Amino acid sequence: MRVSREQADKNREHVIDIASCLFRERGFEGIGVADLMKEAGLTHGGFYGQFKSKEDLKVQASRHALSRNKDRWAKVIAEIPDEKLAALARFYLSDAHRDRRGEGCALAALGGDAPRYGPELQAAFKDGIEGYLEFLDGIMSASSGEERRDKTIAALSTMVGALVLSRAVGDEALSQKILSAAAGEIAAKSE
Amino acid sequence: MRVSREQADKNREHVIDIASCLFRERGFEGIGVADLMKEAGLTHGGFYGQFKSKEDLKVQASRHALSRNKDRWAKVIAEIPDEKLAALARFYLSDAHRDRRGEGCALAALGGDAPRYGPELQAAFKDGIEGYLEFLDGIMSASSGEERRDKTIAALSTMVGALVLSRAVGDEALSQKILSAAAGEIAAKSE
DNA sequence: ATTATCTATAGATCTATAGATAATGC
DNA sequence: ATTATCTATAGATCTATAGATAATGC
Repeated sequence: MRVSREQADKNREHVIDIASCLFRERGFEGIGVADLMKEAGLTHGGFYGQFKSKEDLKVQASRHALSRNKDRWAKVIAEIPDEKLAALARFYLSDAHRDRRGEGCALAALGGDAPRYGPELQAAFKDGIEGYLEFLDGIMSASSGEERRDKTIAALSTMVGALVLSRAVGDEALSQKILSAAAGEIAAKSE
Repeated sequence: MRVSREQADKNREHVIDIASCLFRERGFEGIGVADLMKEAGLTHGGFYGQFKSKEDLKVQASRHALSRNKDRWAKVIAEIPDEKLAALARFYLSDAHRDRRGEGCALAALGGDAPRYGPELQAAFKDGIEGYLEFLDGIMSASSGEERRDKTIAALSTMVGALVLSRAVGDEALSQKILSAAAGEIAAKSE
C-alpha cells in the first residue's frame, strides 16, 4: 500500500492538478473529496494525509491553476513580435477557451466564487491577479506608469468579464458576439 | 396553518426575494432549502408546494435579481443629463456595490456559476444580459448600429470583470485600484 | 372540498477521522 | 520504525417526499 516518498509527492501533485481542473469545471462545491481522489486513482481516506482539509486543496488548486494559466500566456505571445495585447486577447477570447473551462483561466472560472471563502483563498487570487497585471504591463506598448497600469487593469477586466458572459448566455450567436466585440475593443484601444 | 391564496403568493415572492440575495452572497450551493425557508419564516417542507425543485428556484431567483438590477440602473441614471455611461460605471464600480454582493449585480455574483447548470438557468442569464445590453445601447452617445453594440458589450464586460476581480483580491488597496481604473477607462472611452 | 403549510423522515451525499495494512527508509 | 494509503464509519447536512393539519374558498 505504501509508496515511496517521491511517488507520494507525485500523487499529491496529481491530486492538485485534477482538482484544479474539476474545480474550474464544476465549482468548488461541485465535486467532493471522494470523487476527486477516485479520479486521481486513490482512495478517499488518503486525502487527509496529504491535505489539511478540502479548503486547503481549494487554495493550492487555485494557485496551481493561476500559475499555469500565466505560463500559458507567456508561451502564446512569445513568438509574436508586436500587437501582443491584441494577440493575447484573441487567444483569451476564443471559442476554444470558452468551451474548456477546466483548463482555462481560473479568474473567469472561479473568480466569482473566491469572495465566499477564507482569506487564504483570496490571497491566492490576489497573487494571481497581480501576476497577470505585471505580465500585461510588460506587453503594453502604450504610455507608462499609472496610466499604463490603468489600461492594463481595464484590459484584464474586459477579458475576464467577456469570458464570463460568453459562458453564461448559453447561446452560440450571442456568445460569439460577446467574444469578438470584446477582443475588437481591446485591439482597437491598444493601437 | 393554511393561508389565503394572496398570502401564499406573497410568501412565494418573499422566498424568491430572499433566495436572490442569499444565492448572490453565498452561491447556489452555499445555502440549503431548509435554511432558505427558515430565513423566510416558513418551514422546510412547504418549499415543494411552491417550487418544483431547488433548481427551479435558482432560475426564478436569478431572473428576479437580474430584473431588479436593471430597474436599479434605470433609476440611477434617470436624473443624469449626459455622460450617462460614465455615471453608471461609477455607480457600478463603487465600494458600496462591491461590498454588498447580496443586493448587487447578479452577473458578477453568479455569472461564473451559470454555465454549470441547466439550460433554463442559462436562458435566465441570456435574457438578463440582453436586457442590460439594450439598456446600455440606449444611453450610449457614440456611433450607431454594430459599432455601438460592440462598445456596449465591451463596457458591460469591463464592468462585470472589474467587479469580480475587485471582490476576489481581498485586498482593499488593489481592490480600489481595480474599481477606479476600470471606471476611468469606461469614462474616457465614452467621451 | 381544497390546499398552503407543517412535522417527520427517507435516502443520498459530504467532510473528516480512526485504526489497519504493507511497503519504504533508516 | 515510520508512514502513505486503505477500509470503514461517524456525524452532519442536503434534497425531496409522505402524510397530517387547519384555514380558505366554493
